[in-house]
Amino acid sequence: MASFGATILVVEDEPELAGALERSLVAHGYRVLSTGSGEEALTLFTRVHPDLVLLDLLLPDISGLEICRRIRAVSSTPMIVLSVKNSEHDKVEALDLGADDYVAKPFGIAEVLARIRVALRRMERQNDQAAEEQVRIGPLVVELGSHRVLLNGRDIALTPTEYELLRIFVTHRGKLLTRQMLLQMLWGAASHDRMHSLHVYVAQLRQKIEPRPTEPRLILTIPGVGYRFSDEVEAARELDSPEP
Amino acid sequence: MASFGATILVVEDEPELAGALERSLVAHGYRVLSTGSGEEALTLFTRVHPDLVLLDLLLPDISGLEICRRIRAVSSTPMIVLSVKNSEHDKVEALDLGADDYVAKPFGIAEVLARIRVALRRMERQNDQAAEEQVRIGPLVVELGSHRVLLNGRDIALTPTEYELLRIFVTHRGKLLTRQMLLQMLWGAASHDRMHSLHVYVAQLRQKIEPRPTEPRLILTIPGVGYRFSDEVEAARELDSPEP
DNA sequence: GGCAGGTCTCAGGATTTCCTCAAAAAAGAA
DNA sequence: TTCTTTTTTGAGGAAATCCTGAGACCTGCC
Repeated sequence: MASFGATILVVEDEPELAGALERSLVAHGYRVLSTGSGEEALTLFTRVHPDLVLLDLLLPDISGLEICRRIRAVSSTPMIVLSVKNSEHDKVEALDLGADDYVAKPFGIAEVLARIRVALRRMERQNDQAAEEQVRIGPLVVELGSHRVLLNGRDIALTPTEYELLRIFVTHRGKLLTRQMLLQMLWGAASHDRMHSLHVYVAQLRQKIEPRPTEPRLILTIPGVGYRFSDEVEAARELDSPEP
Repeated sequence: MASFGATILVVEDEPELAGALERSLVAHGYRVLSTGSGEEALTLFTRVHPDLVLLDLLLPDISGLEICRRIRAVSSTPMIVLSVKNSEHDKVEALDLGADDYVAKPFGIAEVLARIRVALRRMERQNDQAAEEQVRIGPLVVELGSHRVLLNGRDIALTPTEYELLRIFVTHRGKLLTRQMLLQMLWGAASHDRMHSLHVYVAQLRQKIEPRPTEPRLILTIPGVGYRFSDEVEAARELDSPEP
């Protein structure tokens, strides 16, 4: 999360430019993921949660604007658009769709780096308020950085999707998460087909982290709407004594 | 704080440009403070705490960069720099000093407006996180964000329709709601068939949130018309003592 | 009082939603 | 490839919710 060592997703189909960007970014201490495909960009985004996205508007498959919208629908990750489309209309459209910045090609790499610093600096300031590398809910500890989950000090093995679901829950604890939102955050598209999968994952997660899975204290069902992860330690207290 | 009606401080010494900016901003619903002097800009800033600053770098007295630094030292208010100095070095310098954006002159006013929207949108989102939506009527608390309803601190379990009905009531508390309106809001079409259902839901809600359901204090029947949800704390006071 | 219109209570069956268990399909690892 | 892990799908059942009916009640009017 820190500005230094931040992960940046580069979405650029021009190999030469992509390579140049990648080299500069790496040289400045960032970790870089790069792709020229819009579909892959969305997949990568939901998988790795980069700290910032550099986005070309002209891609072979999906429009960059569409990517913009899809990402902004589920996340507030900063996005900087790079484009040869330099009409004012294009800029306004991208910015209104959720882009944080718009840099016209050709650009100087130093300027792009500076704008990246601005975006990350702002993020960092914002995160300082709610910075959490580790979340505790009663005897349950989720270490966001290392992908580890502890229950009563013991490691809990979770599959990638289970972990991702738990991460979403604990980072939004106390708030209502509709099934639609969860589908969107887990798989990008809110396809109704996966609704059942979601139910199964919730059940599996309950099996692993709830003391009495049939009587959930942490992942609460809100009938007809979705789920809410309890944010009250009180509700989790009884986790210590599994069975009366 | 709201995006609409936000206060913007314009620091620009070229009278013609300043005037044009001011007119556009006012036309788009912003409140505008304008000055061509750096010193006055700082004074105005500390006095009125604008929501955003538009800043020219070339001013007669202080350098715009100096203003940037001085403002950033005490505040995280978004700043957008406008400048004819378009070398990459100038941009990087201003951005690293705390500016949120850098627009080269000459610029299109639509682009500047879009970038203002981006900055204000971001601010607003940040503020949203802090402000939890929550309605209190005496001992009854409805947390819109988490879909929770508390009575005297205890959770009340409501079915989806009951909750939706309560939500409608509390967001229109004090106002008369005709049965037609309620039918419309609950089920879209104001079909008369469901009138009885509505009555039943009102009754169920009373059972759950009224201390003496037969003597309603919160959901008041307006005979022949509909219902009104009390907005007087007084009316809800007695909730503390369920039975005399 | 008796009646009419509207409102309220209670309860049960129909329906929808959600959960469980388990197996098939897909994706990764060796 | 083969084996293992993970994901997705399926069927059945449990639970919660929704809706409706029958009648009580209440209020104002004749």
